[in-house]
Amino acid sequence: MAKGPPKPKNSRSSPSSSASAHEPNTKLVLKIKSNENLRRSVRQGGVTGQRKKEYRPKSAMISKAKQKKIHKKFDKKKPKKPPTAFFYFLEDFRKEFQEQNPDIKSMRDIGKACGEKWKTMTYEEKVQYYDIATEKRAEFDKAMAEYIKRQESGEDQESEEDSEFDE
DNA sequence: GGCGTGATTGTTGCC
DNA sequence: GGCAACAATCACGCC
Repeated sequence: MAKGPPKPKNSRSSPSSSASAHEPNTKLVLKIKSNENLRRSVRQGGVTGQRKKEYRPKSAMISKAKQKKIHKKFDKKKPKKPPTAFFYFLEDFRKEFQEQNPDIKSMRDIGKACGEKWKTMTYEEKVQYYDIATEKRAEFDKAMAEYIKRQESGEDQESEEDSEFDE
């Protein structure tokens, strides 16, 4: 049983929920919810100019680079989403993969290989990455809470305008 | 020179 | 429950 398929959704309460154990989830949820409002404004066309309710192929999606830029412009001080466990694994995997396959440098290929490898890994192997991701998420929650606080108190408004002028 | 693309999974919130 | 967005990475292509 211990080696059952990893449940992403459950990974929140996963292996070492060192973070969420400190505070009730509801609090965190509420905090992130507020953040989601900011994101939604972007989603609904605030930046992209179109709602993405329709399913579209990845190729048709707005480029991540563009999204990054847009996001940067909107709130430089906003904490970034922490990488997921898979992304931490991807870092390790990429190093190994490039050592073994120096010819393959494309992240497309690495990503594919990493995805396949990830699927073959046991839960125990993934635990360490889930652990890191959980910790980072706890940090992210804290940072986000502070960020929202500042937003509500209006401290960031000036700096945000500043950042826009900065661009 | 600089910017966009692609490929992957996990997480999370809204509808 | 489903969908959409976003997180990192970086060689390569295009303008």
